[in-house]
Amino acid sequence: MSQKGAGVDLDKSLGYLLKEASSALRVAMEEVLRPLGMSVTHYSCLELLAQRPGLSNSELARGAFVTRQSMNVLLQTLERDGYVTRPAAAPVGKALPTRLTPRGRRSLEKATVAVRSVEVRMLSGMTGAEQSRAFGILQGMIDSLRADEGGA
Amino acid sequence: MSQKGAGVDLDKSLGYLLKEASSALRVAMEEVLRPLGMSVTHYSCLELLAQRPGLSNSELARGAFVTRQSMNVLLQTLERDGYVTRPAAAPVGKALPTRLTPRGRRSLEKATVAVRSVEVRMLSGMTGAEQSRAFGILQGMIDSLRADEGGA
DNA sequence: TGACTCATGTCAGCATTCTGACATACCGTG
DNA sequence: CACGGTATGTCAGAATGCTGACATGAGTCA
Repeated sequence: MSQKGAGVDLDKSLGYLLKEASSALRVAMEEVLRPLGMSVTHYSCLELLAQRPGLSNSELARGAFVTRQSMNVLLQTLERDGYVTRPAAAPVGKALPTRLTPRGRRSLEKATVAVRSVEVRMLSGMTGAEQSRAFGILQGMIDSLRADEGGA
Repeated sequence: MSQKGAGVDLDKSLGYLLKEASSALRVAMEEVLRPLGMSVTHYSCLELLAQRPGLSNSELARGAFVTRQSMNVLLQTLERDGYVTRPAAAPVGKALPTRLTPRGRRSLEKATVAVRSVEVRMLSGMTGAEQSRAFGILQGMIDSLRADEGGA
């Protein structure tokens, strides 16, 4: 148990372990994205747009787990730098469907390779069956946490 | 991105799911800590000190997954408000061992109850065996992610 | 002993994200 | 049609965390 020099002998709870795993993933992603001049949220936004073109600012925010205000700031930068485009006026309602530009797509391609290598490293040493179990376990945690949260 | 899942509607990668789970946990914790006027980092710091009294600022920072600069700001606030104490001079080296005050301990007790309820909710629906598997899986991910990161 | 390396605490500046607030646009019900 | 409820985009201010930098103390090694 007590291996880390800095550390904590405390018997870790699953909550702490989840936070630690997420932190390790974030650090690893930042490390490979930094040379590309891209942050994790930056990459998440582009990846979401590649998979589901036309997402609105609010939808992107929910997908990247930030507020729509934060995503709006990011989108303004991405639009200014030519990675995404948004129509000047909303075709319906107030939502502005966002799309990747060719430049955004090219930028994303490099980032995807880098991020995929991190995920491969994270899953190294796990069998396919373990990955499936991990999927089910994490999804179950999410569902339980959000169970009475919205309705409370 | 779709991989060989066990039949799940897997548009999500395990990395994304990990981020989603961590986000859900953070949101749930913030929700129950807000009435106590406490942030997640705030609580983490107190909890670490309860389990390992005398941790230094840098050690607390690593345990809470923030920089030592950020933890320093928090510690100054906690010290000013009487939740923790630090000696004016370092007994050895530069590290200042931090300890909870009785007030800090009382504040932590309420928070611990609240946070534990969140963790219980997160683990509801999981068997003991599944929790053990989750523990092993998350620890494995952390180890793999940090494998060549620190050494490279 | 002196030089080097490493860890720590701390200050300053910057970046990112959040909370609060407002106006607008759709949709349901009456 | 009018009304409330919900969702969206956006602006402004504040909180939080991070990077860069510096000085100090301890350990290592020649």
